[in-house]
Amino acid sequence: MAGSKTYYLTTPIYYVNDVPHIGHAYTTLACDALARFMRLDGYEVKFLTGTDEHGQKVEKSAQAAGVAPQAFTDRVSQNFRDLVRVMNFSNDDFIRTTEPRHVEAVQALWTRLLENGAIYLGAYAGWYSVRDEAFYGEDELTDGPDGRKIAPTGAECEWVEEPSYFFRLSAWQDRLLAHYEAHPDFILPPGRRNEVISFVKSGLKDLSISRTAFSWGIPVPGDDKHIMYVWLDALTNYITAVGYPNTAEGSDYARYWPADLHMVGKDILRFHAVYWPAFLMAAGLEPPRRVFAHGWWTIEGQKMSKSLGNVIAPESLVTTYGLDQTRYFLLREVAFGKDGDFSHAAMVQRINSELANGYGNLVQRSLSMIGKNCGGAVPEPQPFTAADETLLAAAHGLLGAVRAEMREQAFHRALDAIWRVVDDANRYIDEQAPWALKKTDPARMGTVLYVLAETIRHLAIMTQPVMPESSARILDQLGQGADARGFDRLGPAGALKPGTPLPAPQGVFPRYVEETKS
RNA sequence: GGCAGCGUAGCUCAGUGGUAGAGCAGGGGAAUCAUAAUCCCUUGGUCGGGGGUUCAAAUCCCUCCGCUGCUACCA
Repeated sequence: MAGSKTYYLTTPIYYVNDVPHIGHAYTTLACDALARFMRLDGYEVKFLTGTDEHGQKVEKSAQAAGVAPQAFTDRVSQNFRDLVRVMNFSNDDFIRTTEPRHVEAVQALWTRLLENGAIYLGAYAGWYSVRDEAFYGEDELTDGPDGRKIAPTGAECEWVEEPSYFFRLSAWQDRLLAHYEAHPDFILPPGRRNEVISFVKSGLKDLSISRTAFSWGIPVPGDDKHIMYVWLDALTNYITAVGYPNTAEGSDYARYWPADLHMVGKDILRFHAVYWPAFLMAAGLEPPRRVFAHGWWTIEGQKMSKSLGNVIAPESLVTTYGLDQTRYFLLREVAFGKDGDFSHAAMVQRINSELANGYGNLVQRSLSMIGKNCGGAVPEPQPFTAADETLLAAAHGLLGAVRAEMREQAFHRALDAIWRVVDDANRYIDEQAPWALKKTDPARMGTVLYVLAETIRHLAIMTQPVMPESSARILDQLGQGADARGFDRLGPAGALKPGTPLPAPQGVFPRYVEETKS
């Protein structure tokens, strides 16, 4: 409904020269889980991802491939659109920086910055590495053979001097610090916030925001020898997607901006937490509400790298372990924000212990008893006992607990809270022993099974953001249609109706069994 | 080098002044509805070393050792 509460969140736009790997999948997955959560919680959500397609590296790669840059990016950006399907992401838009709407937005922003006196023409000179797309300071370089300068990354550098437009970043130091001070949750986690603050306090230099050495980019309005520096181009995507420069009342911009969350990897935090808010403020626009920098994955204890050959493609995880299993593991295994390690053993542990034995088996043992002993329909409960009320209260309390964790992007703690109720329910079954009640007190058995079904209903509704498909299958088995799965159905008001026929239960989370060598 | 942070049970970590905790792993037992899943009990740490403040320190201060992050334009 119009005028309802909105939530706008974004992933970085991914550089098309990269092949999608677990890191990309992770960033977007975190946003996806949050987007799904907010939708279920009644928000009008806009969830944006996309690809960053300009820059010298892309231009060179296209040349090497013997195709025009646009044709090249059309091809490689498809890898990231495919990732959306592989991981079951629910983004509402997929932006590409080569789209006309983006060119228009970036040029409009540039013009606005120029009008506001935030941009001036100067000259940039320094040692430049084409491979790294970066300038290096004299002190960072080492001498290579035949007197060439070598960057710390091992790339060769050349001396480049070119006219360049500059953004007056130096003018924004105090206002940025004031903004961090006034909005303690603008940068998360707190450790990263401190790093950004100390960086800004150490002094800001003006930023070179145009290039003349290559042409694959968005032309500077009125001076098309220049193209815009990749970060000004890339960051602007976040307002392109809400229709900038149309900021009129009733526009998407008016509805969704400022963004509630920019999710980023820790390596690009500075661009989002320093440059981007400065660009926006200089243009008279509001900065985003939050930038969250998450950590990196190592693989079996080792840094992920092409040379080690241990880069993990999301498809291979999904094929090996299952889609929802992969989604669950990535969000459960590490404290969101910290670095984590991906290992086969840890993955199997989580799948078997928490999904198959904990959650899946709870559902299976409960529903199969209902199937066999209650005529395949939701049983009629008698008045609840204290034990029943305790378990139901835990289930009813989940939304509040999980919502608090999701607000801080603490996905691991949100899942932990849900699993405490899974464990409560497994304890409850053993204590109530409905298989014994079957002979002594069938009516009481029905009540116990009703309480279990109702608890499972809450669990399945709550696990939808992280495991959409599996949760849907559980809700199917509880006879809960698509209109009965929002958070507004949690609590007694949405409780299962006795007599509702239920389909025969089927296992949702199979155990992971190692293939034995033959 | 500078600034910041971390070092707690075999593993991953929570705990920031008042009798050392969780999950997993290990050991013992119960149950048999269920994906041989579940439940109960339990072994295990001089909280990196040393010094100090305090009636009391994993928790505050100093110092040493080890590790990590940031220090300008790479998810």
